[in-house]
Amino acid sequence: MTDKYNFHEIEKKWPSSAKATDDKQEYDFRVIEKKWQDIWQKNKYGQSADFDDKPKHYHLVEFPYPSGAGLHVGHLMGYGASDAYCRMKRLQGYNVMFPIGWDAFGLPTENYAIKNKIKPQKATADNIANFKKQIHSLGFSFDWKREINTTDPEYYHWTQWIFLQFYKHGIKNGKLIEVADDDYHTPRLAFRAEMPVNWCPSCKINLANEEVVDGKCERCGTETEKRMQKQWMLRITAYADRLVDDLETVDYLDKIKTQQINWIGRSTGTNVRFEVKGFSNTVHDEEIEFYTTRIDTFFGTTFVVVSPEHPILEKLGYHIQNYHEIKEYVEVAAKKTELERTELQKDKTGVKCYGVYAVNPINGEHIEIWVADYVLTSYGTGAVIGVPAHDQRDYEFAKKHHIPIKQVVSILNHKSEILDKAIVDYGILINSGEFDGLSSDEAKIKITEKLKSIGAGEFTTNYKLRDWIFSRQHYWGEPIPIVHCDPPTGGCGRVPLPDDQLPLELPVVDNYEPSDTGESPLAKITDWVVTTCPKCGGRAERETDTMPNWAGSSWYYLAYTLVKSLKSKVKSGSNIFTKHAKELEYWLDAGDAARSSKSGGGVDIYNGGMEHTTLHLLYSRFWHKFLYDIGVVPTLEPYAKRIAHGIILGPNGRKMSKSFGNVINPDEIVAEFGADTLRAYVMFIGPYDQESAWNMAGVQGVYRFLKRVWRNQELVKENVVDPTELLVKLNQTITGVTNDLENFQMNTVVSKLMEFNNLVEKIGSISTKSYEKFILLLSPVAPHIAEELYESVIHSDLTMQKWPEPDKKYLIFDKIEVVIQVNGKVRDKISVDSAISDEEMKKLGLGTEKIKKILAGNEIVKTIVVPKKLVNIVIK
RNA sequence: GCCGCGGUGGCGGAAUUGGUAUACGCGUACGACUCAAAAUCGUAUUCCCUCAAGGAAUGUGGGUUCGAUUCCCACCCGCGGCACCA
Repeated sequence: MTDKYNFHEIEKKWPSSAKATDDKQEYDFRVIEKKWQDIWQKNKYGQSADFDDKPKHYHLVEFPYPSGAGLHVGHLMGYGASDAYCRMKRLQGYNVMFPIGWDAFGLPTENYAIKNKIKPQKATADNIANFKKQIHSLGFSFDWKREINTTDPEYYHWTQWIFLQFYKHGIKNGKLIEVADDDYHTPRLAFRAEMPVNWCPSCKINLANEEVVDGKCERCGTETEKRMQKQWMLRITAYADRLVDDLETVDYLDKIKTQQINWIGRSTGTNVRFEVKGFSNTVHDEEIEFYTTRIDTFFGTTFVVVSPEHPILEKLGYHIQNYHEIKEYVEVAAKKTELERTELQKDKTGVKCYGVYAVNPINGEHIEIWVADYVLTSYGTGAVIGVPAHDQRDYEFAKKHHIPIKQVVSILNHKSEILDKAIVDYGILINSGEFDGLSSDEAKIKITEKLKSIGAGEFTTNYKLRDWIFSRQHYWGEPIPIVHCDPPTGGCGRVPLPDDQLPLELPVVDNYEPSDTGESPLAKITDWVVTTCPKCGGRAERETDTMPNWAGSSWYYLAYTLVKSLKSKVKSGSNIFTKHAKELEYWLDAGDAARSSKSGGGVDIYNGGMEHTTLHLLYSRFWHKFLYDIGVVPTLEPYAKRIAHGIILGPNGRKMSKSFGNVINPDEIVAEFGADTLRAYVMFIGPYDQESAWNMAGVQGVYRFLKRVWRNQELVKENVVDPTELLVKLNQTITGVTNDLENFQMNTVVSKLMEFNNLVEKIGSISTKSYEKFILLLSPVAPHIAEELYESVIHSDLTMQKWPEPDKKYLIFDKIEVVIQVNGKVRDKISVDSAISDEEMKKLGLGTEKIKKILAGNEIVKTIVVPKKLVNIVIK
């Protein structure tokens, strides 16, 4: 058995006749598609105007990273559906902006450049050229006038500008304020910190927490190491509450909202402080703070645990009798990788601190203090109270180390379903002094209030979300526009570059190799690094770290509306955002309907993959909210609606990958079957938001469908009167296709078109008028063939037409079919007048031959009539 | 462990304010065209039953209902997210 997919088997099934033929009657997609792609390009189809009488629709797809591998079929899932949607919207009379650009900074390009000794700028340009060619060959109607590239200095000028805004703003008393250059106390939103960073020894890069999965580098799978390093950070945690709460104002798939909520991981609980005492009476004024979500179990505390990194240990020092042992344990813990300390560790190791104890503030009990590495420094206060009776981990720890277990909440019998669910899950307090008899929920409030009254605790909110490590030690990213002016020359400290020195361009280099020391390749370019301080004019050095590739993509949806000014200089002291406030207001406001409801506004629809929900989507929401706070964007949220598409697996049902040999190259499918077939197939492949496996036979099926559509132009007759059956189906198809497109139910869009085409074949003719509507419905998913047929049969330009509206006349029927059931089983069907009364239905239902036969000799218990639908006769 | 989503023919999948289950596509079988094949067209195709009649079936077992793929309870399986998060 091997995972390799046998490609010869697929090839055998590909038709050898799917080649251009001399016969002009044949469906020759090669000629047709080239023709229309050129026409669309020439006519600038897809280009949108800023401001228009028409209603606007801003439709965003994730801009691609221009890799060397080119466009893959996954891109088609997103771009194909969105292109179809936009084509419909244009026909419906919308001013549609459907832009595209290049998210071109990033490690693969840098690695490629190192390996092949070419400049990343050159590699990027080459890859973009290839992507453009591919996109052109698929007939996507992007607005090329708005093309952007994150690696253009004109673009990253503003990425740097936004970074400097983060640097220049901070939080004081819970409010966002401008921070003076010499203010070293107010926490800035962009700040430097000595951080334990996730170092990937293979990529030679520090990763954000979000980029570490199971202790491994998300990109290459190498186990990461913890290192201490000075890093630029963005204070995303200051926005945690709003990032959770404002999800209520946006229309995202529920699972996306859930993922973001889980990721931010907000929990409310209680902080409680214990005084620390030593048996020798020499310990004074020391305390440990704990965080718990279960303060209702507080009286069950039989021990407390601090993390190995907790500062209290050093403070207590040799007041702890076995301090040597503790230090040893701390050292061992430090050597463990993240993986060993979390995933793999089942055994709860720990050491008791002898000679010291903690005092429970609520009842004065003396509590033993332990150090254990199952407690993490990075969450809460880095210390937990141990309540073994009501926490699985505490229980395991207590069992292993023979610590007493004390039950303080009686779990109620689960059968008493009448009780409130919260009480069933928790219980009623016992052995808890004055709090006995309270429910867990009540006790949480009362106990915290009590702690507050004695100054030992209060309610607190905690988040799993950490601040965003924003530095990368790489070449191919935006330089961080900060200068370090250190003594002896000046000593101005960190100095942001003034606006007129932006953009700070990447220097041209010969060597992009990162170093093992973790320094950026830029650090080696002395000419560039050494500069003058913008403040004092003395010698200073540039920051050599660059930004992560999430930076440029955090505001690109704004850039599309600002392209006019990306190329031209903006007056010093101003910025492109305020300069183009009108454009931003026009494109980002989600429309009147949204404005009147509780909406955060933003891009009308944002379509992309599920893999970006906790990184890109969260980061860009954070940036947007910050930009809103400093008054440069008009909406609270960047994206009013977010949808996501599933991934396409290889023909063997596994993730497409070179090593499995199951990668489908869109260029090959286009060459063999054409862009329309490929696009329609990808829409037809399965439910839009689920994963689906590629299937060559399915491609064939769609190809056959288009060939039949092509052939059926012969059935179009100018003077024929369509039978009612066809008109009914046509109008049902108009309704169905419109609804399905609106809801991104792409697979049924295609099947409904197939159904209609099948009926046309069965009837053998179709009027020009009906045919025209069908072709319009087809045009979003197969635009080239639709244009060609429209031109040759209707003699007009499809893109100038209007999207068809259903004629209600054909959706209401004279005759309807009524189902007759006996005991819930279908026994007969009758065709009746649609104005039929319930009484008549009952009479007719009881009277048919078949039913009479079944009813003979049986007693009718009752008869149920569903108006205009069915009759159910219950017998015996 | 917690949270979320799903399980329908030989296969991918339609259809849920409870009312004709299996649309559409693939595959398969037979037939037409052809010297022949491919392509194309026609017919059939959930299963059981020779046909008809009939019966059974939407992961499993219960329940509510005249009627359940749809609602409720329990369970099994698969997928995704979070996870020594206190």
